[in-house]
Amino acid sequence: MRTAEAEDLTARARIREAALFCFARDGFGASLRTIAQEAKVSVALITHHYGTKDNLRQVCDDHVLARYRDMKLLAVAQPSSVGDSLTDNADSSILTVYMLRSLLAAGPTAQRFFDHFLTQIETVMQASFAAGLIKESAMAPEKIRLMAADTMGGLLITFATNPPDDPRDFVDQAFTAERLLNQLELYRDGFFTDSPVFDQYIAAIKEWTHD
Amino acid sequence: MRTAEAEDLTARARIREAALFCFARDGFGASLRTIAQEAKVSVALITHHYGTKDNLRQVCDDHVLARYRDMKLLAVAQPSSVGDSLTDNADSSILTVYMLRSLLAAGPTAQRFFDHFLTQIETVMQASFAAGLIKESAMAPEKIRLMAADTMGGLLITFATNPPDDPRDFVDQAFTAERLLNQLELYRDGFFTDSPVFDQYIAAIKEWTHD
DNA sequence: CAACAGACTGCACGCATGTACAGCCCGTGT
DNA sequence: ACACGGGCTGTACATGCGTGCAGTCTGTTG
Repeated sequence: MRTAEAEDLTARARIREAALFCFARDGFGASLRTIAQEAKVSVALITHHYGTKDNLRQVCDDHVLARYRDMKLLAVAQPSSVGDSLTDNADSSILTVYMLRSLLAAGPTAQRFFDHFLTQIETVMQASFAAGLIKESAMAPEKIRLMAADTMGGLLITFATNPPDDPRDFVDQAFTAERLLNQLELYRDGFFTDSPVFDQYIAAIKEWTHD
Repeated sequence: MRTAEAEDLTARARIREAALFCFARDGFGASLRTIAQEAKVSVALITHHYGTKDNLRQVCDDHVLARYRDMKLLAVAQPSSVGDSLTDNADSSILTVYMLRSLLAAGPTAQRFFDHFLTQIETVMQASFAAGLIKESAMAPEKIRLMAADTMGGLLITFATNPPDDPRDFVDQAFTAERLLNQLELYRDGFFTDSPVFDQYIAAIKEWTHD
């Protein structure tokens, strides 16, 4: 077993890695034949190891989720390491793109990935709130959920609008300093004034509720 | 020609409407056979009228974009009509879901739809800024783009995370008053404080740029 | 009345896909 | 020495897809 692959990974892991890559690059419509070619194995070996394609995808899902647990997305607690955690290697880019692909697939799996991201965000925000970074008014559960959806969704739009040819390039292209700064400023300052027109607007919505 | 369909639309329009519905419900993987069944015509008639499936989709794209031009998404100028413009009929729900599906498809078409949405948002924000609703610091082009991506993306996440069985139900389920209020409050107040830790965070990002 | 145009259909072809199956190769244990 | 089990492959099959084609029906035109 260990003599066969002098170079790198076992074929089983190589298939998983190839599937991860192809799913991230082409979406989950990627064919088993494409994956097999990427992993340099036959199609039959994939089914031999993983049975069905759905099962292979689920294995990839679990693998990505497990890797995500170790990777810290936002290093709010240690500001100086923010750059490292985002662009350290191409692997994290594939993980991110795979997650975005899962959201684009739009189903129960999308919900699963978003819930995972949400709980991750929640703990980060708890820590940030304790550090005095977050306003108390923003800590309501619905607000946190909304803000997480907006942030993740903004990233999703960025991806869907301009998907990279190679999923390993995405984070370098998406997480520019300019983008981060604008995002932070926007979320610190807000963009609505508290003019009477705004209050009128809110009143109209509340009135609309009572119909 | 006009005697044949006593009931409703011409078959050509019925096909387009069925395609719109099926694409919105099932995504663009929806088969011509499904669309044909929905329109109560044969598959061959679809190709007879529209040639290829890609062409049918492009016709649907153009149709949706044209209808969007007439529909006002956000009635900031007239606060009292906000409820009407969002939930008036099931048609607008299909249009919205179709647009979200186009974004989920992740390609040039996604870019096209988002650009359309962006220009629409821009004019609304110009008007809102003139009315004193928007802070000047938020009117920078990159900020507007970012805010549009976040808002649209939040909606996209809401859809992808919990897609409705019938696309006509989406706006009723997604645009609740509670959600709108939270969104507005979040965008008015922001959620980051301006503590020194925050400034330190921003400084770290700027430093990261100069590597 | 005849001819024509166009809406409309049934059928079949080629293609790509996921999956099942029979069998090969080879390191390992008895 | 020999059987065995698992990694690994080639082939074949059923299915669903988009598309092309021959042909029918019907209202309109000369």
